[in-house]
Amino acid sequence: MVQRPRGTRDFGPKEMQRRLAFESLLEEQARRHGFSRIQTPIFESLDLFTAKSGPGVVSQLYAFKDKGERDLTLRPELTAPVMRMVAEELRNETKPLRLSYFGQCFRYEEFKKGRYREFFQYGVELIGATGPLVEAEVIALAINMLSESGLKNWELRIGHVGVLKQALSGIGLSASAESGEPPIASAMRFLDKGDFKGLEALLSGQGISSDYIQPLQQLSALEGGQETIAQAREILSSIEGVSLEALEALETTLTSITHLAPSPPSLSVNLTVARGLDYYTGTVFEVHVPELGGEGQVLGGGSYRLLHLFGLEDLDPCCGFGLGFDRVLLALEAQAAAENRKEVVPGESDTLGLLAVIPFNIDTTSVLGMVGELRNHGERVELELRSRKIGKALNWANNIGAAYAMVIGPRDIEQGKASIKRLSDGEQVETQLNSSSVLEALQQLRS
RNA sequence: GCUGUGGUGGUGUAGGGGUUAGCACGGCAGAUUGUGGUUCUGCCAGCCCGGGUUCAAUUCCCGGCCACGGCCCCA
Repeated sequence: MVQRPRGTRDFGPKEMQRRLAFESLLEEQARRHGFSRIQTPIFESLDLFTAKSGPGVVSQLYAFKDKGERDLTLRPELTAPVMRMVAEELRNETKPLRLSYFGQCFRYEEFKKGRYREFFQYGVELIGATGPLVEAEVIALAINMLSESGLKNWELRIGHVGVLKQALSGIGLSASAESGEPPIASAMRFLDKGDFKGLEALLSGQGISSDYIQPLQQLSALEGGQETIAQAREILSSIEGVSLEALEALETTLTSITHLAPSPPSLSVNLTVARGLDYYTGTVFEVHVPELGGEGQVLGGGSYRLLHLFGLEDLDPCCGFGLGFDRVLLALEAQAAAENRKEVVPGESDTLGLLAVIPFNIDTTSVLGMVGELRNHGERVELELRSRKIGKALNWANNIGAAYAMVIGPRDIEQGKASIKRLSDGEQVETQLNSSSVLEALQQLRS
């Protein structure tokens, strides 16, 4: 038998209902924050991603040539396509833009728990405005989304790549190099990995005193709540010539968030949240869920510079985040299972009970009109289509999860009435064979 | 890139060098030609693929594929 390709998944009706509920929950939060949904193609020019991430990414892409020999690839992420779209389609729109998106991405790599070759990402980008308030708006949205999803125990870590950068340039490291990696970038990498020996070698190579190692080490070791800012300020003030601008911006962001969003279960400030990417410029943040183990990051984002790649440097930097749709769902499922809770995503189950209409020994076409009208009134109605006998038909109604069943046989047609049965307890209500009477009967059974 | 465990009907499993490959759930049908979730009966449907060892392999060995984990990486 032909199987589904490695690293992909099928989603059955039950699973899809949950996924749709989760998506609309996220969408609703985005909408409340003024974000509008967009969609970009599932494949793009290969250049789009090599421009952003370098030629090395190709090995992890589903890249191919089309019949016109064009180099294309299934998209591995959504930020670059959105930036492309902004440059191509949205230049004339009033700024700032608040865009949200959801869709599948593809990466050719070994898949793990919560990591598939085809995966789903929900994300937002706020484009055309910069600064602590922009970052606070974006992070507040992230917090609201996770909070509304019912996720527990998640940990938000916030940092600002500018703090360490300003410290490093304050002690005399350069942000540019004639060839190879700029000294500041190298130093950031060493700090990120905790490699202080490497840092020491770098400093001495640049003729900079190793006295600075200790405060830098202290800075990168900082981790905690809002009070971390004060500690960082103290350390930075001890180094001559270091700008406090980034730290103050971070502080403003943090304060603003507390007004805009509920407090997350855990929030920590950590100045080494650098996300390893050189296009991040300001506040960076990520969310982990301990239940997921090694693949525990469910959300990540920050302020970044990418639009200059499309000739729109005046719109840089932007701020956004990507949310790992599959991972959050996995975490929610794990938490629900641990608590023996049935509902995984708030509002995932249908509130309106399904009505099974069972024609019995009659010409089914005679009830179609009523079925159609009930559906027009918003009822969920499923018609028995296999001419089952009564007992089997009711069994069928149970199995499909119907809340109510209505058997309509020759006698009912003759008398123009039938009864609707509430399947949970067998309670029955008489009704005429017309939609308004059925609606009343359903109303009665629901109250 | 490294590495651990495993693959038996649609699902969950038992077994084991020669078996009619067992059980449960499920689906379909009947008992029951107008009211269900119980019960009984029947039917449906399976040893991942390739190679090797053997008189004989679903069972043992090797490889592949697939699944689930742990590291590395992660736009």
